[in-house]
Amino acid sequence: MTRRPELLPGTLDMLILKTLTRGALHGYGIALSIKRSSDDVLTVEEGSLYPALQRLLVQGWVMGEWKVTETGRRARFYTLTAAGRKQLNVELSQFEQMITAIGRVLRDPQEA
Amino acid sequence: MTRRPELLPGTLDMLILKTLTRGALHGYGIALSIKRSSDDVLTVEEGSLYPALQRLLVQGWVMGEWKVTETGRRARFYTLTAAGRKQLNVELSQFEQMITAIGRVLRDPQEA
DNA sequence: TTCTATCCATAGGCAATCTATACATGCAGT
DNA sequence: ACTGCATGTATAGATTGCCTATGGATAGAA
Repeated sequence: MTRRPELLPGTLDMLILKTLTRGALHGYGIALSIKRSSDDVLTVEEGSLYPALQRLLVQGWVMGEWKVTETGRRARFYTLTAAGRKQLNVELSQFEQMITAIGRVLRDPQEA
Repeated sequence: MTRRPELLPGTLDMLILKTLTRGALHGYGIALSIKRSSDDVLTVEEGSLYPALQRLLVQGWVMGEWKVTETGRRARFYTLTAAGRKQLNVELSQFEQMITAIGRVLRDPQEA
């Protein structure tokens, strides 16, 4: 464990989908949003973000369309689809269940 | 994401170290303990567990010695070392921080 | 005009986990 | 005696998922 992951493995898709529930965003905006709302704890590297967005597009969980930002630059804006919203709920409940289970292990006092 | 991981990636070492704070255990016992104390939510596969134990041995976070179980079988018993205890604390606090950060992202209402 | 922030994207690598398999023994039931 | 199950260790190979390192392009500020 020499490595220092910037986020918990397996949570990236969930974080992206959740971020998009607040409206369409381009990739860079998604990264900024996650960074800010986590108080700079979670950093999504570009080399993680764009491949993830490709996966989400292929799976039909997000839609993408080229537009122009407020600052006049071309950017691809991603929108959550209905399927994406469903998927988010699935991932949220699985995550919740995992965290609860881990919490039990970490706090479990007895045994033998 | 067709796959169904049995645990949250990146948390296995922490779970093993934590389990060993309650005393020495052999591999199979560790797996059972985690499964039970998580109410069967977390399952540690053998192909994940033994490589993980090897890592922990190499890093000096656990010690291993061959003994005989109560049922008369040979088994390798693992014990937490002082360094392992320290490492556990590091991982616990990092995990806590991650979870807190993710929680903020998942609950964050505002933005633009 | 040079720098910084904004924006997209891919290649290559690596760590961690899973699947599948192999082997061995104690004990209970038939 | 045989079968099956729980107990117990271990490795090979594949896959997933994220990171590092790049590369390129433009708007706006200094």
